[in-house]
Amino acid sequence: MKRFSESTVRRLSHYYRVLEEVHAEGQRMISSHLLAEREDITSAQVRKDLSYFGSFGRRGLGYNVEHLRTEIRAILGLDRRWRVALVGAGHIGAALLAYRGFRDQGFDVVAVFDSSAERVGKTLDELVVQDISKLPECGDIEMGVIATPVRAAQEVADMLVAAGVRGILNFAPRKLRVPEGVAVRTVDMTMEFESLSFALSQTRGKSRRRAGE
Amino acid sequence: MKRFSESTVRRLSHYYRVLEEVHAEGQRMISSHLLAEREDITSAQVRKDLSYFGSFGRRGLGYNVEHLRTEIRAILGLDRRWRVALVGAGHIGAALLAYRGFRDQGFDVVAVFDSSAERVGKTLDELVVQDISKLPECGDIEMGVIATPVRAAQEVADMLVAAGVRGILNFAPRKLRVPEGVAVRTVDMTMEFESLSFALSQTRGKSRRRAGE
DNA sequence: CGTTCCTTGTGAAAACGTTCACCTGCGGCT
DNA sequence: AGCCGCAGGTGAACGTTTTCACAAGGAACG
Ligand SMILES: NC(=O)c1ccc[n+]([C@@H]2O[C@H](COP(=O)([O-])OP(=O)(O)OC[C@H]3O[C@@H](n4cnc5c(N)ncnc54)[C@H](O)[C@@H]3O)[C@@H](O)[C@H]2O)c1
Ligand SMILES: NC(=O)c1ccc[n+]([C@@H]2O[C@H](COP(=O)([O-])OP(=O)(O)OC[C@H]3O[C@@H](n4cnc5c(N)ncnc54)[C@H](O)[C@@H]3O)[C@@H](O)[C@H]2O)c1
Repeated sequence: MKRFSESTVRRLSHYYRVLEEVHAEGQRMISSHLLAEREDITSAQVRKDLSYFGSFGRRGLGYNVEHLRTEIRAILGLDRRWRVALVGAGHIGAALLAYRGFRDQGFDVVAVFDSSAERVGKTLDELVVQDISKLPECGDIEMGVIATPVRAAQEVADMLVAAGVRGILNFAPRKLRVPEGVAVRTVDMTMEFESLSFALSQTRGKSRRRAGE
Repeated sequence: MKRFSESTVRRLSHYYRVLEEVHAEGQRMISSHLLAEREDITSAQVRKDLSYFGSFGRRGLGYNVEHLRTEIRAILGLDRRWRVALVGAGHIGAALLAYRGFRDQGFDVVAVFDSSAERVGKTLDELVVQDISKLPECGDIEMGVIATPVRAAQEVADMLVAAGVRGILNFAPRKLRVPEGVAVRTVDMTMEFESLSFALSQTRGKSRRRAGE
């Protein structure tokens, strides 16, 4: 089966977001140029990305907003709902639970687990926090979110995999070892800070260029 | 001035983290192979990455852990402290404030801003939440974190830039327009979910090679 | 001192991703 | 209808990143 680059998939998400906006504004058609403009992408890149998956546009006209939106939904797997388990009901976990954006895109957090006696049993955003030992029994879950301290992350990942999860969103700053067929995306905020720190260190002392937009 | 790829910088962060671990374990030397092993990188990649910045190893021996650690600290700009302003004292903002990891790496959140009357004046993690209108007056800040709703993100970015910030960590799912010389890193969790959703949709049924990243 | 076993640093090659350039198809206009 | 301008699709060119392969440096040891 063909593989698609991670960057292409990321950009599909961008396009999808732009399409949602444009759709809300009532636009019927959109050109690759306009689709590119809102984010920082060239029109050729847009066309190339979309061409990997099919021919969705019409020459001379551009893309039908509603149609392309539907197509990208299907490509990204957003034409269904996903059952997500959250492990670690701490600061990050609570913030994620409170966020409505995930549900809006089809990601339903249906179970929350923690190991701390203080948290287990409490209700958080309409979900009762369960003990982590109950994870294996929690039915049909497709994705897991790891929001535990780094030392527990690998163990939790193993449990999630054992429970049948094939996609993990990991907030612990650590590479997780998972079997083939399980996808992991790690969000590492410290690394983002370090990347900024590097960028700022590099430009230090450089002549201040005018703010050319 | 020479430019370095974003991926190289990311990996430097990885190496740095491994070095911290290995240092704590008391190891004196480490080979590129061992340095690579803990994350999912080849030893050639490690050597290539490091070679962009200098010759830090010794043939036949590997790298001195303490020395390489110091060098990478300097390269990433972690041999100093950074003053960070946080804008948006909501769910994500509160979670970030509570996190000690940033301070440990030299990132000090020294001011918190919000626009809501409910939040302004409250104390959060030893910092008094200030009204956003006070942002321009808040001394010497190098980085900003945007944890506001998406509709406020661009405006806040403009204010941060006006206040002299040259690095922005953005949690709002939106591309920010900033002048040249200002670095932005956007953490978009919905996009990560969508990336997982895509990966799972692709591998549906058939088991294929796609281990964790 | 020579041999052996490591491991780095780095050109060169390969793989990968992005941009270019152009052909084709479509609607509108005269 | 015929022409024009617009815009998608796509092979080829280009640039960047990763991998390969190996020469050279270094330590240990008899
Ligand atoms: N809070 C942040 O802003 C932030 C920033 C960057 C990275 N992170 C990372 O995110 C993760 C979570 O951070 P946080 O601030 O929410 O931490 P936290 O301490 O607030 O929450 C962690 C939760 O995980 C629970 N837990 C511990 N072991 C567990 C186990 N084995 N099974 C189930 N639950 C378990 C704890 O009881 C706690 O409720 C950490 O790995 C941290 O490094 C957090
Ligand atoms: N919470 C999550 O898990 C999560 C996940 C993904 C993305 N995000 C994004 O992160 C951002 C923050 O999310 P949140 O859940 O923390 O939201 P939140 O509503 O809890 O907090 C937002 C805060 O920003 C403040 N604010 C609004 N306008 C402001 C302005 N102009 N200046 C200063 N402060 C202002 C509000 O008063 C509020 O306190 C949003 O853009 C959201 O899309 C959050």
